[in-house]
Amino acid sequence: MNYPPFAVTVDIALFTIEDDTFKILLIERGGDPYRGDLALPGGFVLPDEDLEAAAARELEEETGLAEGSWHLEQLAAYGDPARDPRMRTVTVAFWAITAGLPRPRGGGDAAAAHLVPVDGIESGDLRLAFDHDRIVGDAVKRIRSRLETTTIAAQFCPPAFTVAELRRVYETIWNTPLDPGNFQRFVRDSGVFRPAPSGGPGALAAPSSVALESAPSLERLESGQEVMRRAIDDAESAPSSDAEPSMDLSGPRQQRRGRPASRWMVPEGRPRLLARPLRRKTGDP
Amino acid sequence: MNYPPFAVTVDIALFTIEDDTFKILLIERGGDPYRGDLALPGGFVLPDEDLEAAAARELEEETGLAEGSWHLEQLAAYGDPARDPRMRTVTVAFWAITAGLPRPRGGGDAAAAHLVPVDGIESGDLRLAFDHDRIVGDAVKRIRSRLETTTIAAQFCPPAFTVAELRRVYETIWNTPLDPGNFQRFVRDSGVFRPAPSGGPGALAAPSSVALESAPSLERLESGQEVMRRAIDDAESAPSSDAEPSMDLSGPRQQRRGRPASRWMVPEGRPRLLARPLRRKTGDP
DNA sequence: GCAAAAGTGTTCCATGTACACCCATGT
DNA sequence: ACATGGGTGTACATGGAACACTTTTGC
Repeated sequence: MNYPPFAVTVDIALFTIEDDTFKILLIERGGDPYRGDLALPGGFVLPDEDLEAAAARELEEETGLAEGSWHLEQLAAYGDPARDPRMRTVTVAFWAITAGLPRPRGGGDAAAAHLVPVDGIESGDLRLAFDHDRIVGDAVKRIRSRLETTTIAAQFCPPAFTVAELRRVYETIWNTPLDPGNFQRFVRDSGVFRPAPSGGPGALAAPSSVALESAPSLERLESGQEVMRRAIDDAESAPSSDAEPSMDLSGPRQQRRGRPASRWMVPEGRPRLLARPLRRKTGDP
Repeated sequence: MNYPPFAVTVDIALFTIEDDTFKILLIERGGDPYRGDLALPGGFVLPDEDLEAAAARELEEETGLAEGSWHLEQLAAYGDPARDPRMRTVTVAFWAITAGLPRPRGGGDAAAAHLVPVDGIESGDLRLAFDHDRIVGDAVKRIRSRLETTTIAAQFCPPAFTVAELRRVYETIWNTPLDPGNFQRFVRDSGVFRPAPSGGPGALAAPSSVALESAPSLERLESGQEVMRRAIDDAESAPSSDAEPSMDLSGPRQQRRGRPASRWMVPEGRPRLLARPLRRKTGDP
């Protein structure tokens, strides 16, 4: 059978929060075209590899993170014939989020990895290689929207987190202040978040029979979220106890004052669908 | 540069409503594998073609519809290495909707085109070729969700439609009864639908300065919806006056009784974002 | 003591929901 | 006339927004 051959790649928009800032991992290109420009990490899909597996592999290679310490979901395919001057490519873009990144991996291919604030790209101040501006823009919109209906915001946090930490994630990504009182209720009453067993993150290896029980209805899952479910199931089988001691979210050292916060978690640390979405203000000036 | 070559295809899930039933266009396969099974229309992306252009081309070839008489949006990419036994393929799936289909085109490639009720596929009674069951399932979920936040439901109707016609679209696709009174208000107050100039569809070539004005904020557009916007802009330049006289939605002949309905339209026939989503009941038993 | 942050209670208002009711037409 | 469906009015419940207030800790 005769067909036009394509190169198929995956590109990953990996987001995290560092210093209360919404950031994305970008790689400085070492070769032409766009030499020296920033681009999304990514690479060719191998002949025997599923798309999501390729994205996970690239993610692991570029970040050194252990598989399962991120949340990964497909965004869309991009196939403008002019998107890569070298050859005809179609890229399948993914977005991913993680709680903390090790200092950008030194040495090797990914020598020039940077965590870059997202707003610089959104404002157009920083131009990326290829059509990656557009991909990042789409990914950011997708994540903002997913915050409304799922618990993925918790994936920006260590496995057990305080209500305020989680609220700061929403505020940072939506760039909107949220009422602490109402947010408190949202976490308490959503039916999805559960109080974490006390004793710090170390105590999380508790019997799973505790935090489990009533899963929210998955009826309204969309395509992308079905991908999510699979991602989660995969992650399920990966060990998480050997992970680094849950890097903190705010660089220098968060000034801890006030009442000591009780910690919360998503059952089994997996993203869930919210029964009722958490609305954000429409305005974003 | 050396890379594993892929075949890249597009597959289109084209939906319409016929006899108050939610249906999808499927093609009976003439060759192996899956000979005789039903499959989504689709084909190879040409070397110089954008993904969406390829989908539009296939759509036109398979249905004979004029470009611009449908709404087309990307769904996702599917690339399981085992999805096609013949070769390594990645397909970029699209979903599309249209108001009416000419009797499935006789003769030629698409000789064996069928309009099939969607529920047969959802229930698993009807299995499709390749991974097309999964694609259709994802597409249906996506459409159901898009009904909540956009005016795409109107794309299942002729350019000018009555409130009841539009309501029946929602009821058919969501499989839920809606309150006629509240739905009336939704159409009247949404700020997106406009009263159609009287005189039937022929009068639609009215000066666009009338129906235009305040577009709803596009801030919350998601990736897929940005694709939508582009699709709409393309359609904009295509003439629509030579289209067939707007096939009616219900086969035999809708029994017209009661007050003559006033007709409504989306400005310029383009899908819009709703300021407030139209919620559907969560239950769907 | 004072500041800062966690967490709770309460009020007010927008929006959705249910349903009664009127209206216009075809038979 | 009356059945049928279009279209309006209205009362009630719900859920979110705003904000006052209490509690607990660090300085």
